[in-house]
Amino acid sequence: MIRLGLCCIFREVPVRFKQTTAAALKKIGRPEQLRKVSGLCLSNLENLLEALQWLLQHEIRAFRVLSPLFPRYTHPETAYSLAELPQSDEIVEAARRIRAFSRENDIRLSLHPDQFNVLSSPHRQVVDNTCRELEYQGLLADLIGAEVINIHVGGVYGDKASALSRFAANFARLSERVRSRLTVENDDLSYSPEDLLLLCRTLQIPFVYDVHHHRCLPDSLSEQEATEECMESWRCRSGEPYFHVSSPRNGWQGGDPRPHADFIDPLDFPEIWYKLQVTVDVEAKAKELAVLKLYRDLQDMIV
DNA sequence: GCATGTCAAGTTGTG
DNA sequence: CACAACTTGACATGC
Repeated sequence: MIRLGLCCIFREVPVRFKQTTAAALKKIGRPEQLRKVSGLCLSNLENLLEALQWLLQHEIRAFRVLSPLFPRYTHPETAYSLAELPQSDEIVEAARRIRAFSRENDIRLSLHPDQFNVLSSPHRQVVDNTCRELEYQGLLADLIGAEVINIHVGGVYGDKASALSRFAANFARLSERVRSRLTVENDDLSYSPEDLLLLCRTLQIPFVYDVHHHRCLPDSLSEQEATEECMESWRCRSGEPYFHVSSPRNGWQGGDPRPHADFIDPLDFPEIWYKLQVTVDVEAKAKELAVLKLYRDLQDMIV
């Protein structure tokens, strides 16, 4: 049966993740900085466990963890290591509980680093920052037991083939714990599914198929073909394939289709996915309400 | 309290 | 040239 996934946050369930800014941290001394982020890290992990408990009760078995779970971890002026934090033991223990809980209850965890992670960039500084951020995500993935770190290829810079070559070359710089989790997703502006197939085969990494992006940026592949390519690409990993779905905020005739709607129109959910054993992340503004509604809307079709 | 401006970071396309 | 879009509001400040 289809496994639907929630992305990052809740709309109504009172689980909240906390943040801070580099500007705020720089105003206080180092010991106070470390105390502050320590508390935020621990609070975020405790909230993550509560999130997973709520998901289990509602039979939602996939969750995308938001990137800044450890706030400002890789900022050049505020960076820290877990060992420096006053509550590092409790933090590691809280992460262990999350890892155990998600494994025992078969809840898949994934990470989706932000848009400024660009392995295809011709700018050395951008790639360096990307590697640094991805290594942080690898550490986080190890700690909480996340299977997947999913990113986009990034920019084209006027020459897609060269950009893809740079992506592949920079991929080799990453640690095993990042490479073994990395996946690439088609985007809505530059890289369609067919642009990614050779890259995925060469690097032996899975393709995450976002059908909404494919509808915004179509190519020669049908949705059926892109679905099959996604399924095939995941054979190099043990986990089930990942798909993304969303609906356009203003409809398909209402101008720019890219902004996401509060809920998923069930007609936007591909029929060909109904009987697949895969994970579909629900990218919708109404968050858990949208996942629950989509399950209800599809229940007669996906059993 | 509550309103509002700001928050590290990349790339692309639109108005 | 400013801004929105992209997985996303939440924090920090000033009244």
